[in-house]
Amino acid sequence: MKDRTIYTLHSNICKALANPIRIEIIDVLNDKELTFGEIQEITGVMKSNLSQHLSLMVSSGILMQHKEGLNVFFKLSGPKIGIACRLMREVLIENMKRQSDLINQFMK
Amino acid sequence: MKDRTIYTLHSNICKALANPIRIEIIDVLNDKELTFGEIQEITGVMKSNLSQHLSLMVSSGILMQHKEGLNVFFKLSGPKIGIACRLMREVLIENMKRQSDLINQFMK
DNA sequence: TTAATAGTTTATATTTTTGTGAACTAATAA
DNA sequence: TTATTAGTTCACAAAAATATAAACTATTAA
Repeated sequence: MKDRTIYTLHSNICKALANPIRIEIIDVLNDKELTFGEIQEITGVMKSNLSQHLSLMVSSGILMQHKEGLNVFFKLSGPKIGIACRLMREVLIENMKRQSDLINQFMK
Repeated sequence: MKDRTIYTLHSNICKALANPIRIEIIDVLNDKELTFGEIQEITGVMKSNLSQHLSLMVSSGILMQHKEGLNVFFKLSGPKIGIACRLMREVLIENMKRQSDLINQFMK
């Protein structure tokens, strides 16, 4: 029987991106490290909820965190996440373009 | 107020990858077009369930489909999905490596 | 026209994800 | 030592995702 463990592990990485708040977090952490409080201010998400999202992202390995005094800093664990994320955004843009082309066909 | 529509749309693309069966589908469609029946045989997923997964992937724009006689063919709607997907896999491998390095530290 | 094949749709049950508020913990400051 | 700040954890409700089975549709073949 075929082992599909890799697909589950792989999909767990994808799940870590599969939420609007988490996409925004990836976006804002793209080029810089930010504290919990800064991320909260930018996203406007309630702290308990934000903490859950961040902890999911850390445990799935796409973010790293470290504490300095009272502040917890978060950053992307590597550059590939940002790149993959930007590719997905391009896929989205391509899809929207296809859609609009299709609509224009009908309107013509 | 900030418009976060793009994050929702972007996360919808990511959601289309956020499932082990769908990752396997992306994987097998990487370099070729396949019929529903072929995908079913490879994945071993029940037809009604497979149809739901494929239809989600088509409506999110990551797959395209066309019918020929009794068969429905599926393919990736572009190369970027495959590339993004491979990047995610690399992220996974990096994460696993980090984990194992950490464990080795403790064992030493 | 009837049957067979290939796939879709629908209803439903189960599981997973998400958001909220309250209680909690850790580090610093008074 | 007590209060404050910064964040986490927990319990729970609501929403979304998933799997299954049965009924359905479309195309081709007999």
